[in-house]
Amino acid sequence: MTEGRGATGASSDGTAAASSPRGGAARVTLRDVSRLAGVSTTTVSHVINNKVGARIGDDARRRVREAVEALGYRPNATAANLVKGQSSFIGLVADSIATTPFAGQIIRGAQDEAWRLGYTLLIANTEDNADAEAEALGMMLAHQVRGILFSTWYHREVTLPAGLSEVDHVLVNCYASDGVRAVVPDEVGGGRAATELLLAQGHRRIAFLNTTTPSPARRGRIAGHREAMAVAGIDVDDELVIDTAPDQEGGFVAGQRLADLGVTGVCCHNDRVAMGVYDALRERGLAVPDDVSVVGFDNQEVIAAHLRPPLSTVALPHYELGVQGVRLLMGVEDFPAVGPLRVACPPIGRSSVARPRVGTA
Amino acid sequence: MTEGRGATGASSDGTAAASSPRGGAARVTLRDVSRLAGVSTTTVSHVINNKVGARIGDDARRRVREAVEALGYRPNATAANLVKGQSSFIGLVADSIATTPFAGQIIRGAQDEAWRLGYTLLIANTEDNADAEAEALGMMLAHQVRGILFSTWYHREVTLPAGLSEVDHVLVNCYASDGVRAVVPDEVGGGRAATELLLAQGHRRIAFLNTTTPSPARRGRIAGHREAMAVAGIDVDDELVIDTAPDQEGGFVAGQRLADLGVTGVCCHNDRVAMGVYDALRERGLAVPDDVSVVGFDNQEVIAAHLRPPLSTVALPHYELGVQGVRLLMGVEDFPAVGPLRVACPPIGRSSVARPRVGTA
DNA sequence: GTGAAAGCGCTAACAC
DNA sequence: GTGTTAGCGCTTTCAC
Repeated sequence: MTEGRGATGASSDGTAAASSPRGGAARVTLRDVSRLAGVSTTTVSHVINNKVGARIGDDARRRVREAVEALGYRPNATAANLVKGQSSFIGLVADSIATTPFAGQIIRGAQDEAWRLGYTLLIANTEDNADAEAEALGMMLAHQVRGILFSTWYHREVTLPAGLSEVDHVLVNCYASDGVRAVVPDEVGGGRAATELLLAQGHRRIAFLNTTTPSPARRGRIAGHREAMAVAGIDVDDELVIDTAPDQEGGFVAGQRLADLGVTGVCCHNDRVAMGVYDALRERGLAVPDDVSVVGFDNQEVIAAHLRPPLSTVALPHYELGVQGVRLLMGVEDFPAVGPLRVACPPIGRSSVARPRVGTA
Repeated sequence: MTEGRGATGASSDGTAAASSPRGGAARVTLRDVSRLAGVSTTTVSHVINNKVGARIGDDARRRVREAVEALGYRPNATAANLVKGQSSFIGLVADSIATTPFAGQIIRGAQDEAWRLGYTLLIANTEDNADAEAEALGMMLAHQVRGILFSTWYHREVTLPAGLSEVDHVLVNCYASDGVRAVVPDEVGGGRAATELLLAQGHRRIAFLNTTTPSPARRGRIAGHREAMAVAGIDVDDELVIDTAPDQEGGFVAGQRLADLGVTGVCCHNDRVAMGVYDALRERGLAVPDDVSVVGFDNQEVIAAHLRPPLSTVALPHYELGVQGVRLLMGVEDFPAVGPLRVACPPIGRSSVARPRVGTA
């Protein structure tokens, strides 16, 4: 304890800051500050952390502040976390972060809210690979995260990686069979909203282009559609519920059949499908929205806002999902008694819906 | 040092794991492992970290492994980092993470490479707000990051936040006036590549739709265009270099003028402009690529790959930018003697370029 | 080959 | 109001 301080101890002569051109942060410690300020480390710790209930004299407080300034002191979170046995990290493991803007929005929402609550997000991108998941989890656990958000870029069921159970967690945009806490979009409500966009303008003969992929979206949106139609007192003509691939090509193919079906409006599984429908309709000489009104889903900005005409659609609440995820995790928000927390999918009106040419209302 | 261990020492009776239902990771420490294995903490540390040159007996090694397994021990990175004075974090501060897929790709590239090198990315989203930047920096510095990547979602000049200089850093997709290390896309090369896509098919009368926004992209791409034209022995007709807003609307407006200019091909500032050009051309009864060949820029997947016909374009190397950013930061890669590191923008051939109808070559 | 012991920089009792 | 002190869990000389 008396010798062997050569290595690092030597740095405490007051002006070690910025001396190491590359590598870590400043090497000024809280101890250096306490010395300069002529107070104990406890006092410094208290003023730095704005500890409430710590009675510190105005003078001491000022001297500490000045010393911090003079030395360019930066607290070492590592040391603080070690003592507290807890970090201020929240882990977010995502199956994708750039494939679509969706995952990005979840991350952004989670980040903003975490930040607001004083936490930092530790993000890991697994590309849905189990090894990466395990490694990411290990890393997060090693860093003493407060909890973990497990998210997917599209709404689906997942199997949880082992190890997730070692820590508090909530699923975002996905769910697991058993009672694992989760936040997901309200697909049924979304399907209802999409349909209502058309219903409100007086449409009654409405096609519904569903995806061929089994998923909560496939099941939920059509259910919402049927609900809305029922409320409007319209029988759903099953001929108008068409399964098609959830992309432009699928929309194009299904769109070609629309002209012969005598519909005045169509709900598409997503914006890309709507984009294909636009193309198909145009080829048949039909105008949107004058001949056929079109509603998308997802509110994928780059498509929806810039199609000609701009597409009315229903937004997936990714940002909100991220926000709620951390609120739930941190206990700021409460879970419903049963099932996942469902977040509303708000309708976004643009210009692809008009009153039907031949009034049918 | 002989007493006072009551507080926490009590937890080490062997089976403290998983006792705290929520909150941190397991409370099993390396010390618990050493006791179970009947070795010293030093030995445990060595085998856990696969310390090379540490001579550990096969038997001891095995016993440690078993103890780790039995106890479900997880190393505490916080403690390790404290001792080492360095974390295995690399900070990435981005001005956006979800506005476009661009930022996401940078993050993904950086993440993948960091992971490969044994580091974890600490990501902060500042939305270009100075306060958020300062806070993010402080947080990263507090966590003893090894270095910081400062990135922007579009290529531009930035002013560095104070504090960045306290730590090793490199700019990604942006640059600062002085000699700050940076990685950026090679805009000139990209402009050349876009033009060559057309030149290679025999086009000679080529329009260039430039953005109205001053930027490296605006300056670089046209320069590359001129270079390529010069190499092909073609004088650039300045009437064919048109400034227009860098979005669909801008492309639509400029696209309408194209028909009267007698061009057979057009280079667009980006894919959204190309999208607008498609619309304008179609309105004038012109087909892509039969009447006019179109080349975009950005390779914004959701647009480029799904326009009808799919758009030939030039990709912005965001993923690669992220990768190179961490390689440069970590010294795995060397910087050019002068200026930023420029990463190539590769051409992506799809179906919007064909030989001109009236051969002009 | 293995272990003892000294801290990394900080927080939190607790004493004064 | 302020200071002393005992560690947080780990790595790392250095001794044997």
